[in-house]
Formats: sequence, C-alpha cells, structure tokens
Amino acid sequence: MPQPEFDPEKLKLIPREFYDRDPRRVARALLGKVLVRREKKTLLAGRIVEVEAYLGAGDAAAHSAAGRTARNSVLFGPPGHVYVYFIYGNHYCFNISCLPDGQAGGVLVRALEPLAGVEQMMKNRGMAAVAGDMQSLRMISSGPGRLAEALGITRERDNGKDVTCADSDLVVVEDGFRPRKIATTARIGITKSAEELLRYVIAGNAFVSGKRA
DNA sequence: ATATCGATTATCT
DNA sequence: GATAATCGATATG
Repeated sequence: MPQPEFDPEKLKLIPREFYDRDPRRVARALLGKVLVRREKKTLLAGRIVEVEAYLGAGDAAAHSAAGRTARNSVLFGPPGHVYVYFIYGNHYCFNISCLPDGQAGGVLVRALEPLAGVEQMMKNRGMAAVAGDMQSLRMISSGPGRLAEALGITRERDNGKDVTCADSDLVVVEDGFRPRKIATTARIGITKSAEELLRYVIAGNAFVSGKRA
C-alpha cells in the first residue's frame, strides 16, 4: 500500500476543542489524522502515524517543565497552536499545543506517512526526486526532524500558527481514516522521565520512525 | 546486522 | 559552558 487513498476534497478541519484536553488523549486521537501544508501551488500532506505526549505539570521531560520562557510560550497558550523548537543545532520539531490557555502541554508529531506532494517533499529533504520505492518514501518523513524538513516547517515561519484555522497554510484535518490498532511505548531521545509510556504509534505502520516498521 | 559519533546552535544554568 | 523531544555517516562484527 505505497500510495494510500487520499481525497483532498473530503477533508474536515479539526476544531480547537479537539486539542483542549489532556495531551495523552490528544496524542492518541491525532493518530490517523492528516497534517497539511498548503504551498502556493503544491499541497503537501501526510498521515500522522507516530506522536508523543508532553504533559504540563509533573513531566520533567517537557520543555514546559521549568515554567514559561520565550521559547516555550506557545505551550502555555491556547490549544491548537504550533510549537516549533530547534534541536541539536540541526533540526526543527513540530508540536501542537494542548489544554486551555494558561496550562502547558503539547503533542510532538514524530512521523508521517506521505500522502500528497511526495515529489516536493523529497526535494525539500534533498533527496533524488525520482525513486518511488518504499525505502525512499520512508526517508521523507519518518522522524520529527525529517517531517519538519519535508513540510518546510521552521520556528521562524510557523511557530505560533493556528492549526485549526481554515486559511492557515498549516492545518490538521481528518479524512475518516481510523487506526486499526495503537501501540504505546516510551518516548524517544529523552533522559528525564524516560520510563513514562507516552509515545503512541499506529501498530504495524511502515512509516513509524526507527529501524523496523 | 548494530554501534558509535560528529554536526551545529538556541536556550537555559 | 553544557545540554538537547535528531539525523546521517562511518566503523565494526
């Protein structure tokens, strides 16, 4: 199933209330939804297949753990907004804020299954723009840094944007797809609160980050 | 096949 | 000055 069915005409924008709850619930509910970047001429889209929840209070691994700062301020704002951070001097990571205004919390989107604009996304990733094999498709957006690069997401361009706004160029929509089964694991790459099981993936999906699918 | 490591910089101590 | 919600390259069995 290399190119899954995807009809850009029957997409429904996800409302702000969706994000106005515990990041763990938002994270699970986001699996199977579609992240869409609207460029001038091209539409870039991918199905969310891997996420992590970052809680507000009591989550030492969360960027919000030590309180509000200039960087993490979006996490403390209203739900449904884009939080982008720059990490390891190399990569941007895309998150969506959760919980009501004043309460920190968010979901890190870690992997997408490419649905539309594959050629442009490969170009954004600096990949040879021909291959349609599984291996190449996996390299496009199987990982937080990768998907951000594929969609052209940067802090400068996107931090603070509203993903629930119809005229935004970065939105989350739903197309009716429901994950068959969700697996829960520990979050990747953190040192604090590393045991918490707050990573969620669509079980068996080939575009989840890491070695095996 | 797995393991280790360098890149490169915003952010916070 | 140290660290970091990563990736891709290189080394090693």
